[in-house]
Amino acid sequence: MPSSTPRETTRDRLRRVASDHFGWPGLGDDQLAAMEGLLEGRDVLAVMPTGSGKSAIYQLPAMLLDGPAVVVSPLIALQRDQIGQLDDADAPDAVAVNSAQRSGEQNRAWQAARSGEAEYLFFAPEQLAKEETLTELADTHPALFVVDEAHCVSAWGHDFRPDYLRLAQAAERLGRPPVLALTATAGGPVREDIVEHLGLRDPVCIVSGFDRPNLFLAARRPADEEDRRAALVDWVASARTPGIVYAPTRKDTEHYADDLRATGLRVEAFHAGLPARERKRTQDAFMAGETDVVVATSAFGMGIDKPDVRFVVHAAPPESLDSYYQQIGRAGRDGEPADAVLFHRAEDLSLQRFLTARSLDEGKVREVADAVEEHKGEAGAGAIAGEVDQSRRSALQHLNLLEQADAVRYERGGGLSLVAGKDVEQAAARQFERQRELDRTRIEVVREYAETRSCRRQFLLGYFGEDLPRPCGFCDNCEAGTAEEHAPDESVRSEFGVDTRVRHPDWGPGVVVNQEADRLTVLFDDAGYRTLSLPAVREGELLDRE
DNA sequence: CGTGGAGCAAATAATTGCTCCACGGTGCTTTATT
Repeated sequence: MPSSTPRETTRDRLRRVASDHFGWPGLGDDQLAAMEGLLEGRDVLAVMPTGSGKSAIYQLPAMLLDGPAVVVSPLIALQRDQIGQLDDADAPDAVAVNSAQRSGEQNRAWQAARSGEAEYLFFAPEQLAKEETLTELADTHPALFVVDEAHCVSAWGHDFRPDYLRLAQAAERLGRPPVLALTATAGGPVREDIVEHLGLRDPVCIVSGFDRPNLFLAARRPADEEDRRAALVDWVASARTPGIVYAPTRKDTEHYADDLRATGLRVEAFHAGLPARERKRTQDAFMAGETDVVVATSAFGMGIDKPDVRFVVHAAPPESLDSYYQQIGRAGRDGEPADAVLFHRAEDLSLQRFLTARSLDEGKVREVADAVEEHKGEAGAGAIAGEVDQSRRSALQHLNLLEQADAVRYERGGGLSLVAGKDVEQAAARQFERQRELDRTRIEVVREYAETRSCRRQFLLGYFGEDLPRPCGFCDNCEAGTAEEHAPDESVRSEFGVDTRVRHPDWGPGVVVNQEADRLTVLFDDAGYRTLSLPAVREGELLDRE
């Protein structure tokens, strides 16, 4: 070893800062690789499990670089948590700017940002849609642009929180520092969404393994609603706690909470319709071990990093395996065995179909396109949204759609303009249809997972592009012996293994995400997820390997 | 698309059964009133 090297290497320096300022004994290779990428000015996409030190990836480089890190975080509560952690360390100051603050507090935050005293600046994406915020922020010359929980770009950007699709433009306005995207869960299309919509340029991609071998995966199919209620309550009543039950609707959370309370457990319901104070109390009590079971809608979970959660039970499936994996990932973080049980009935999927079935109003698309045209590259998204006779959300959705369809372009100067010679309604409709197809087929994959008789872990990991060569031995199907029976034989594995690129005559190019003895599931670039019968594929020579 | 809760009728006092229809998830921000 050249111990006489006069200069400290980048890795040494990062390790020293980690230990001196944060008290971390060491850094993992994934963390170091990501940090080095940023320090070299590269964009980075890091998909790593919660608890593996994702935040460190920006916290350390921000100290070494000249200028603050702008951190985009989806929830104000999450921003508070992060700032609290930084306050506890011997790290530079962290501040947030959001609507929950009094004006005095907000002024102080800006003051700290301007003076360079604060090194970490937290914002929700909606804040970064405001012209004043961007102008002010640009003056601080940010050294990093960080998007935490970056799967939100894909999960929420297309409809619920359209500002998530406009972050690339915000980064441009801030001088386009290196962009870091962080998430624990991102399958193929989610990763593509992140790269595309954050405008990542040839990013360093760090994807650590998805497998959580201590989670026992299982599914149950009750005969009817009554049976479901009884079976779920029985299951939870005899399980080790603490645990989380996910229910599809707010009302369901209250019902299950009542039923479970009757068994003597300490149970709370949680959903977005409850007063903020009550939600906070429920969450704090769960974290403190004073509550055995939280019955919640999908509102519960982000920022819940409790090591000893012993089960996550779904009363009904969510809309995608992405969400499912995200939610069950909250169990067993201490590495001890934990259960992930999915109760499902065929009827459940209609609710998810309803919730994802949006329709496109071409008149509104036209209106947004006209507004863009009228300003000839002078107006930004905010101005356009303020001008049309639509809600802000609706206007941004249509604008995003037009941009994705290459019918509207963002100019360097900050304005939007129409691309000549495009049929805007048609372009938007095509883009919209493609997204809806993906949503629809995603739901079908949830059904496949629920109903599969092969190894659930192979199914789940394949969905995220990871090949598990053998049945896992730690799911209900492996225990029942059906996984072995349904496992694909060696010839299928070698011909159409997980992650193999293929082409279908109707659906075009795609990639294999699951294989069983008699069927394949393929994610097609344009047609979403499709399951094909293997004999049919063989007979009709339907798939060509690419 | 499916479910559950409301509303009502029938049967007869406190329930049961039927039809109908509303409802169904996720958060930020901003602004006008208490």
